[in-house]
Amino acid sequence: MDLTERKLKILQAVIADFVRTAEPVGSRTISKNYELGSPATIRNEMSDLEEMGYLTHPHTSSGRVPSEKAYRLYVNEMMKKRELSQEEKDAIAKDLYSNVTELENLIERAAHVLSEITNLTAFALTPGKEQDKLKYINLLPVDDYTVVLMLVSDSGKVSNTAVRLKKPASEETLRILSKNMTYNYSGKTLSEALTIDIIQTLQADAEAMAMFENSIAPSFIRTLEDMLNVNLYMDGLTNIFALPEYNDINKAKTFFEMVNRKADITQKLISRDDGIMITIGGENQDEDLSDCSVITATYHVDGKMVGKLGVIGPTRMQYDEVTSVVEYLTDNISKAFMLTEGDDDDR
Amino acid sequence: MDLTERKLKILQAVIADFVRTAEPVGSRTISKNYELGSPATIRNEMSDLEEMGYLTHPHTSSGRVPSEKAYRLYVNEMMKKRELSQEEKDAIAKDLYSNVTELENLIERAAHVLSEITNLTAFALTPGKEQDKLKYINLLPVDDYTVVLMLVSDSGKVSNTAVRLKKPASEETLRILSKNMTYNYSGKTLSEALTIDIIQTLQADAEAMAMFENSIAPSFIRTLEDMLNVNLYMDGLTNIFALPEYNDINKAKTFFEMVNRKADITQKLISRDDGIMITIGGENQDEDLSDCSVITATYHVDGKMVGKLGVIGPTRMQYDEVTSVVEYLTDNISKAFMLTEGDDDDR
DNA sequence: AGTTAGCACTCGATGTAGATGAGTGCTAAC
DNA sequence: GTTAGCACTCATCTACATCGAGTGCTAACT
Repeated sequence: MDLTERKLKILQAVIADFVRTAEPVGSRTISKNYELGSPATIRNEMSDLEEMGYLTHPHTSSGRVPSEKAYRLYVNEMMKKRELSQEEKDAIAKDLYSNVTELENLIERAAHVLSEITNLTAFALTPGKEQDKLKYINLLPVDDYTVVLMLVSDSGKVSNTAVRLKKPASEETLRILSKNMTYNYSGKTLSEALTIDIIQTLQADAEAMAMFENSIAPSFIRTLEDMLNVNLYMDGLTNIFALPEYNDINKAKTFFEMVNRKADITQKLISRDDGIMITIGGENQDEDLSDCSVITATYHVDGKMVGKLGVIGPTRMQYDEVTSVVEYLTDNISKAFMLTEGDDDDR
Repeated sequence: MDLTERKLKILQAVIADFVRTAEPVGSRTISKNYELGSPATIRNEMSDLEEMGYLTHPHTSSGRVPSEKAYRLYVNEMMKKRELSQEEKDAIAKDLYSNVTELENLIERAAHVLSEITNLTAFALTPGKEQDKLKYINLLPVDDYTVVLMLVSDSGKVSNTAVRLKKPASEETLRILSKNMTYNYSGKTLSEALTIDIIQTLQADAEAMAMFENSIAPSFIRTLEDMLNVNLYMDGLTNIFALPEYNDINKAKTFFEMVNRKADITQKLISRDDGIMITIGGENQDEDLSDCSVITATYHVDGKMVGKLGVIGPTRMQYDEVTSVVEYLTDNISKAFMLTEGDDDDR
């Protein structure tokens, strides 16, 4: 079976309607609002589209809902970039630069503006020091329950953190872990390091693995973030309460619990590709994100990747608008960085 | 009518039951579980208690619910401090000090532990530099839409922030505002300054007032917080989803919106009295807090007030337990500060 | 005089049955 | 290939009966 012109139009119509109303879309509605044939025809086509996996059916006698596959098709093939009008751009820019004094502040503000425009939850990651690389990692025993975690970077930056252990660790375990961590992380940029999953490489030594997971990992991530000088801002968290998909208190709860794990989010954001990136529902690795879509964009300094900006919302979102706004904002931020370069190292 | 011994016991029983179950308490329940007389007797007493304002009646045929007045009486007169057992103390202390490396971290950790134990939302305010006082405040015009807000403290600390205005301001207005702010704030400690409501004193000049409110105030508060080095941590936000009083999605929404206004919360916390302080429902000034209770405690260095720790939850909370835990935690933090004094100025 | 048993009454919660209507799938005619 | 027509499905709404936890009041008891 083929995706004929008409099927595409119908699919697009269903998506448009569903994104607007959050209600399953029936054949009559489409027939009335678009010149695509009678309800019966539309029904036949919809039935085909369902067979092909683009639509689903909450129950026998209800309208159709787009599947993730449909959104993916829409984003890849059908969505045309929504150009922001000059007024919109001006309004955004005005909003973005009001009350902004330093760049850190601009990033925070961008998350705010983004959440206000999209009515979704927005986040922004401040620029990290990209160039520096990890050199080695060492765990030094202090007493039975305390070790010092030491990170050294190529540029000579050293960070020490004392870590309290849950169980005493043998020197042997510490040695294995130090060696393993150095092996896995050295030569990586600080932000790359955040994206590595070391657990697997430790399978061999259960004790070292347990220790890493329970005691070392949180301090390690925190220290890396600190060396990176990375900061995560979120805004518009309560926007989700306006969305019908979160009328269920449990959904809302899961969402907030997910969003509260800031370390996870930072890590996930950093590991996303450069440029505008859209992940839909199950394409997100995280279980808790499986009925959300995430759109992120990267802003740059000197052509290097440095920070991220994005939104998280239900799969039913205005992909075109959100994409445009996210892009416009990152462009603006990149521009702002260019203008003020050189005078942002004094805090 | 008098609060007889039995009335008190019944009231206490109603409170205890309601705190546990969140359901209105009937006379039979009390009669069965406590040796206080037959259901009929209890009913008579309850009726009296209702007349006196200690109990209310959601509807004719339901059990009784304690009023705020009842909680206040309970907290003031009936509550006996719940001594934590040594095991509990040890568990808390162990939890508190795990993964803690610097004091900033300890405060964050305290909020975490507190929220875990109480199953409520906890917050903690890091220590502010108490001693320093504001000396003068100046607003310097840069261009039509930009002014520089300058704060100078007694100790010579200076903070500048550029502020973008919504409307151009005349030099006259700036002069009035600078003078007024200096008049109101100079001589105050930084934290005192946060508690002052200057708006009233500006009634005379509508333009200055509007400018302050719309443009200056946010930067001003931010700068003060920065000079104070104050940081607000919150934890256990999602705990409220487990409480029946927040099954209503709108209640949950209001709660999160309130809690997200961090600047407000910081300000409110700083202005609370020293020592353990309990405010119940309507006793909280804030509209959005009117069906919450807030318990805070202060931790000290050198006997000076420096930081706050507390929880926020429904008026139906375990006042005795929460109070004990909050107190134990602040004691611990104060102690920790004493031990490490002198080596906490290197970040 | 205080306590208690008894009883009518209230009112939210729960359950059931029918009506409604939006929507489908299928068949047959166009 | 398109469309009208119709039987069927199923969530949602309404009305109504039932249940039961709880009260208030009265009268009897101690």
